[in-house]
Amino acid sequence: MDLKKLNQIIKSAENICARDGVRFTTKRRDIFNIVLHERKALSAYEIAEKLRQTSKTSAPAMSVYRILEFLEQRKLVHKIASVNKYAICAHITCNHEHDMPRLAVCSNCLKVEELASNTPIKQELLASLDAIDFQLQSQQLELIGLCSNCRRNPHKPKGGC
Amino acid sequence: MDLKKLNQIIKSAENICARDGVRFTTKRRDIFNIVLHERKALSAYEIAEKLRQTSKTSAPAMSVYRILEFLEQRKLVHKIASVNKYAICAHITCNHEHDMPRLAVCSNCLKVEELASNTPIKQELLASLDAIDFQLQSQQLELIGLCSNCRRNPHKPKGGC
DNA sequence: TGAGATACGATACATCATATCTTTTTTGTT
DNA sequence: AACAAAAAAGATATGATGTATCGTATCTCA
Repeated sequence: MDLKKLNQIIKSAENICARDGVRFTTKRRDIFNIVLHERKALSAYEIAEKLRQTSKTSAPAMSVYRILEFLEQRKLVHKIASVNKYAICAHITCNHEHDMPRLAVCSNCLKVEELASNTPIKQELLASLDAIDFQLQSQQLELIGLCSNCRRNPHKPKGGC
Repeated sequence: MDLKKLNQIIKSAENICARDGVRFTTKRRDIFNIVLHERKALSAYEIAEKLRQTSKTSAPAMSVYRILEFLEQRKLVHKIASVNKYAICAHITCNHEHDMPRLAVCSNCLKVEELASNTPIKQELLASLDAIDFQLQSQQLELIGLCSNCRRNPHKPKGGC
């Protein structure tokens, strides 16, 4: 990703926090940056480890979880519940409305790709859910599978792409 | 669920195992029955506990996980990855083909309802995934939210419905 | 400037999952 | 029936993930 785009994203994150009247602290920014620069999903503990390695500060698991929850609430990162890991939201700088994001997650290398497809699946699901009086909380569809890379080189270790 | 239906399900499970040339052992049957009679999703450890309580036999966590994996491979139970729990598959006795099952999972009481809706979401998702050369493994959509009961009585403890 | 709110740290513990090796049970063959 | 191979289950240990609780630091704003 080019630098201009990255700066836009950071700026958007700042604006979103300002809008909500919450602080985009150094630690939150550090963790946001770690997730932003990874193409694959990271666990909270992996993020804690990266933080220690890359920023001379550190944070206990508890804090990392708190900060990830903070970022998730503002839709700055996705929590990918199926694999208990976190990835950047690809649409931070978008202004238009989205249907449910669809996250294709490679079960081998954990690379996350957010599908562009935007046909209104949500409408149809909500109709079915209404019929049983169920209130949807999850805001995304998680699609687990194998990316093209891992399919061709099936013996690479986990997290390897 | 009426007794006749339950017997049909057990019979189907037996047939599926026979078809695959694998054994539907007592322990597998016991665990299958536990999942079958629960309306909510159970963790492996909860299943181990129920087994000890209800059947005078018992199984260590390792065995429970193995058996759940066995049942999942034959689509007798769903593994609900988002919450690390297991629930019965509502379509064991069906003969017709299904699109991707949609599981509405209550984040409060963990009740699982499998939506009847069968419009071909899968086709559309597969098309998008093909475009990025991604091979889907997950065979279900997990929809997390609040069931009608928990929405009306929001203070019930977890697992309470 | 100092009280309340927000953010973060420390500790302990609960929960979820698997690696590895051993023992038991079943199955098929002689 | 006896036995070897395969399948299933047990035992033990440990790793990975997630949260409860309480204490401390930092920011904000009247």
